[in-house]
Amino acid sequence: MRDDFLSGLNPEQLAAVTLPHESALILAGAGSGKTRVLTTRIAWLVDSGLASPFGLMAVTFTNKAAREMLTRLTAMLPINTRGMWVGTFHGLCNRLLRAHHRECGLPAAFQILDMQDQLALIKRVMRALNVDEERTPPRQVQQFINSQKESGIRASACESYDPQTRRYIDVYGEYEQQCQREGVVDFAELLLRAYELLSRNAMLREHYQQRFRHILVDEFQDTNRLQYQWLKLLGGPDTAMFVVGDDDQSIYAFRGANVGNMRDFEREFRIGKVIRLEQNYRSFGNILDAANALIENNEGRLGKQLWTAAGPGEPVRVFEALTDQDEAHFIVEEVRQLHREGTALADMAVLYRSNAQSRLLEHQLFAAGVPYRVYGGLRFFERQEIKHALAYLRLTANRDDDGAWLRVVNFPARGIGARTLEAVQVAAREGGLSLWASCCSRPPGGAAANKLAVFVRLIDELSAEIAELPLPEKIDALLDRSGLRDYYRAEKDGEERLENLEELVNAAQNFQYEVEGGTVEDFLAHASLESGELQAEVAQDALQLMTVHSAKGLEFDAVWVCGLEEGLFPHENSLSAHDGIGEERRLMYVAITRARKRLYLTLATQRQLYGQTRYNLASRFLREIPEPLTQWLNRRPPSSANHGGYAAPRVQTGAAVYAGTQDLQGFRIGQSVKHGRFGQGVIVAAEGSGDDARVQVNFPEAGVKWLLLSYARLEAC
DNA sequence: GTGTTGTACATAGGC
DNA sequence: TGTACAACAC
Repeated sequence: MRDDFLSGLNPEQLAAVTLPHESALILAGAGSGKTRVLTTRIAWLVDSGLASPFGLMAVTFTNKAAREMLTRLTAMLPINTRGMWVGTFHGLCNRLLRAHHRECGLPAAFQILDMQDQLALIKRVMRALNVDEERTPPRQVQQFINSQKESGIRASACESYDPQTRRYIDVYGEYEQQCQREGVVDFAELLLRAYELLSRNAMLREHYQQRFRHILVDEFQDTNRLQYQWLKLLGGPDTAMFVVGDDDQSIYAFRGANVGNMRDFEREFRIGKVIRLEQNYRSFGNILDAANALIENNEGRLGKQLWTAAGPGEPVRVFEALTDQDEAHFIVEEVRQLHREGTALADMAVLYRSNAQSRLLEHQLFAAGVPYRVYGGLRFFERQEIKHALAYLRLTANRDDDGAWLRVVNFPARGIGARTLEAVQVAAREGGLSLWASCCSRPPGGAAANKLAVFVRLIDELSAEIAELPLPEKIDALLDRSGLRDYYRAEKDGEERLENLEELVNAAQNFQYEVEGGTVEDFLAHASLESGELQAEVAQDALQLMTVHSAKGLEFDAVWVCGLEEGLFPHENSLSAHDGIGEERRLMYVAITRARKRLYLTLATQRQLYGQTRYNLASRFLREIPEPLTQWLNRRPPSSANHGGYAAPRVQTGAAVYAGTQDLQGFRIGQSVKHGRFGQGVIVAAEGSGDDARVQVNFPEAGVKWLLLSYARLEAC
């Protein structure tokens, strides 16, 4: 039995899986069988009686990873994995808070705000405080609040040395109180509350410390400070921490991830020997060598070198296109060719740094009739119709949820306008009440009072009617009673939304199958935490389009990494960030290591971005890949004139310069020129053609000037 | 209350 | 260039 799942492991994997009861750090490279090691470790612990299924906890970052772990465990062990503490940080904290809601001062039916909900609440608070949204953008306040919480700092403990920070803190404080009044928590709050609960309650802490003799953590490089502190609280003197991560794949510093946690862990848990999983089972040698060479350029790595028993395979193909159009065209043609040769579309992926790049690709794929699927974008539970339906459900569970109240009080329209809402909000603020409580105890006068009363009655009756129904029927009834179904039925483009609402009933049905005794609160928490792709995988074979970020953890036979230009990848915004280039390089490392057999790197020297043409230099990352590993498909950009009637490019001042090939009477962008009066300068932009051709020149002494080529006598120099 | 126009904005995105 | 959201008129 045991040999079953231990066979086939390499020596390092085997050593990791069968480690004795002690804390360990596993440095697991891309494609090194990390998930397998993690799940096999759990199976081995349980199978050999070293741990009970309920005496261990496993933490992942995504629900998908948690699900996969549970699925594999179910296949390996003859046990019911239900009830095991396997999940995401947020999911497990939610579980902890539900179980001890009284100890941490939350109502039993507390609701979870997603990012949208949180932003909406922040805006409401800011309006109540009369904070100017121009000078203090709500998004920045949101970031401020979340990063404070991730550092474990409450509003009362914040320090400010300037008026702007003072304003942030004021909003933070009021926001905290408002959340408390409404009985809602945001994502960061789930973690912070769980942390505070354990740090303040010694009995509870010791209970869990004794219970979890093994804690296993996946993707440790992505943990933030608070998550690491929380793990340390849960781990008692007898807990073995089994931590798996890859510092080279840390790509979420921008949202608080702290790679430093790996080094801290190594030190604080006195890890004697780090186990390195360096054998790669995914890619051919050239691809791995390219990745290794690239990442060598980063500083402060823990150090690791991927290798494979497979041969070198094909060279890394590099294609330099003239324009982004040509780049997309090239990719589409190569995809079709590979497809003809027998590679399934689903085994190919085009990766890009930013979402804006997908549009052009989609356009050309559509024109060529190649099926494709774009990842990212609106998730199921983030759709407005779903949010509306869930808001009704939230109100039946918790009347004080102002966000839900505001969302549906006048949707579908009930003649309750902005004036009335303003009055209710003012009254609620004065009385320190929720909107619901306020309009029940001190309703505004006038005709609106009636309409509000109708809404109150609707929610009360709805709650009573569905109280005894099973969850899916609750939602089904609510869709009718609220008028949502009728509304979208009448709407001319409402069909898809109507289908989504039916899908919500299905989702509730499935939820009931999966979670025995799942309550409305459980389902709502599930909806907040699992905003993900709920729709069944589309059966059609389709090319995969996604950002490099969302490709993490995936693999494909053939991968195109496109837009390899300075400013785009590495992204210009990363230049100013601390270790920004380092993180971009890790991102590139992740991109490269997605490919099994064939890797393409493409770039365009001229690209439309936000309606303007930009001229970019080739990405530095291309230079960091050794020549012998690559094959340049077109060393020189094609000088062909097959762009008949092209629009003359317009360039923004300050855009990266590139020697374009367009006819400017012998001049080109980026060229140094001399002018009779203005002296020496550099051409930074061009416009028009023929006699109307103008160039923009940056003269260090005279500034930036537009000059008509036919008049200004420019000299090349 | 709904449809229309106008303006600001545009890295990455898990829970 | 395209979208999202707010302010505006009907």
